[in-house]
Amino acid sequence: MLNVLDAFSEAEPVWTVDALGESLGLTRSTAYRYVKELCEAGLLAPVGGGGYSLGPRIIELDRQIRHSDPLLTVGAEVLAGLLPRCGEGILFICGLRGDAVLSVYLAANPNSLDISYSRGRPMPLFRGSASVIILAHLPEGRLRRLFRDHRDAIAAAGLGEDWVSFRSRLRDIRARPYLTGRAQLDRGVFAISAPVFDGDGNIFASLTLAMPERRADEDDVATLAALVVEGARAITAAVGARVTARNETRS
Amino acid sequence: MLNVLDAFSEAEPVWTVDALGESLGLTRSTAYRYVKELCEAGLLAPVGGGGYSLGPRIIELDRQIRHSDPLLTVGAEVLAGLLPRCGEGILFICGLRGDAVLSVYLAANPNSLDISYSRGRPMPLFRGSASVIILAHLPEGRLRRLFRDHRDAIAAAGLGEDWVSFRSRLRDIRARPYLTGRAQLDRGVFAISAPVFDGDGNIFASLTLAMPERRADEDDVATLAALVVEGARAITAAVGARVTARNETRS
DNA sequence: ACAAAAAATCCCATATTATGGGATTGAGCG
DNA sequence: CGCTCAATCCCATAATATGGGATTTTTTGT
Repeated sequence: MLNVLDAFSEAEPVWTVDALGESLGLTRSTAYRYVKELCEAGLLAPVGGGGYSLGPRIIELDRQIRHSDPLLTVGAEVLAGLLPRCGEGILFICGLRGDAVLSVYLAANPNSLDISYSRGRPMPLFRGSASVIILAHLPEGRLRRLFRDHRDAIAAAGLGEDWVSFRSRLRDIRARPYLTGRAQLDRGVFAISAPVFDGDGNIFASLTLAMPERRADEDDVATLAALVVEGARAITAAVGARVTARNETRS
Repeated sequence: MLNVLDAFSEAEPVWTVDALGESLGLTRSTAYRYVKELCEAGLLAPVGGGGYSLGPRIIELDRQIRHSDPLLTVGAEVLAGLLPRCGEGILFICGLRGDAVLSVYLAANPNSLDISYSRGRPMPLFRGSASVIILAHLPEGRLRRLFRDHRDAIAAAGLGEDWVSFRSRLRDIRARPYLTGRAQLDRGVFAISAPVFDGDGNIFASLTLAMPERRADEDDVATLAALVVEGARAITAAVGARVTARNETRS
């Protein structure tokens, strides 16, 4: 039933019940029943003329996530302070949520690049510095599972053909304080990413500076990278402090 | 199964499966199954230590809504132009989604009020000028249903004890270009709302200026209201133009 | 205000599938 | 390496989702 939600894309944000049923191979009755249930949960909503679109509950739930996500509160402050020192480009934080990486907050200088980086953009797990820097810091057990389930995607991304080379590749990345990527996700874009950890030292996000490719040649990458690393450390520290404070309040 | 999502609140954003099962009266097996399914859909995600929170799919879906919602693209421009002329306070757009009204976009002067108005805040349908101005412009059939299903809430909000008085109350509101409300949702807040229509002349949103209550006495409300009405009309016009353009492209 | 079209709900016998209690496997931690 | 907590597996039974079509409600056009 939940895969009904998959039908709603940016290209096709509105569906009629009949079209949905046809597209998903459901009978009329079932399609109506699913849509009704999803509407009752607020995940879908009628928009007039028999059309349905994604519903208000999603917006509300996202708000809840935003309000209880330490990455946002902390990240907004850090990024605001960092952005002016970074020059042209955008700063964004990607979070690890389950086995998905997506951007959760960004700060942009006006006219920078395009809007595709906005909150909620899903990142492929194995491509782009923002994801890979997170990958490199995951615990071994988790990496094993990921390699087993996604070996094709990993090979295609050039991260290794077998478990041993995959692991050593990631170890090399982990040894460095930041990772760069050139046009891995968007052409013409150069990116620098650094890892963000939670209070227990587990990886759970990354901070990335994305900028026009030419800046990689014109400016000093090491200097910019130092800013990104500094920002990531600031977020790590602030999140750690926040979680510690909360735990102490509870006990 | 979907009511599992209801358990996740700002106060309790992380649950263990066992706690969820207990809270919702599910057996161990069922709780684990539900959580697993919701995780597969991305609506929940594990956060370590047996905890689960709302998942990445919600963030992604909200992005999809934002990117395909004409209210946002158009509203952002209009509000940016309007805000400087409004003085202290915040401007926000509330959308009608199914039978729910919630804020979908806002623009705030720094230090204004609090953050509770941010995107996704649900508004009670029968209280607050932002909701009521929408209510007043709904077609009669829809109002009938609402009155039947929510007569208590309507009476409690002072909108009428019976169908006739409810209808005439709304007709009076509809006859005016804007509606004001004092401390209806938040104490100390005075609000001015105007209706926003889609290309076919149906109500589907409202524009509201919320400000400290004292401004209602110190400043000229009519002047401020004119600004809000002007903004709402601008959004209506821009949305209409946009939808028209899309339809012509299709045909 | 009325008729025609579209949208959504209702109905119910049948088969599919969810349920739950407990045992088992698998991770993470010291 | 052993311990604890988390999560999956298993399967007989009961519960409930399914689908095809008629019916009702709502919307649209005149």
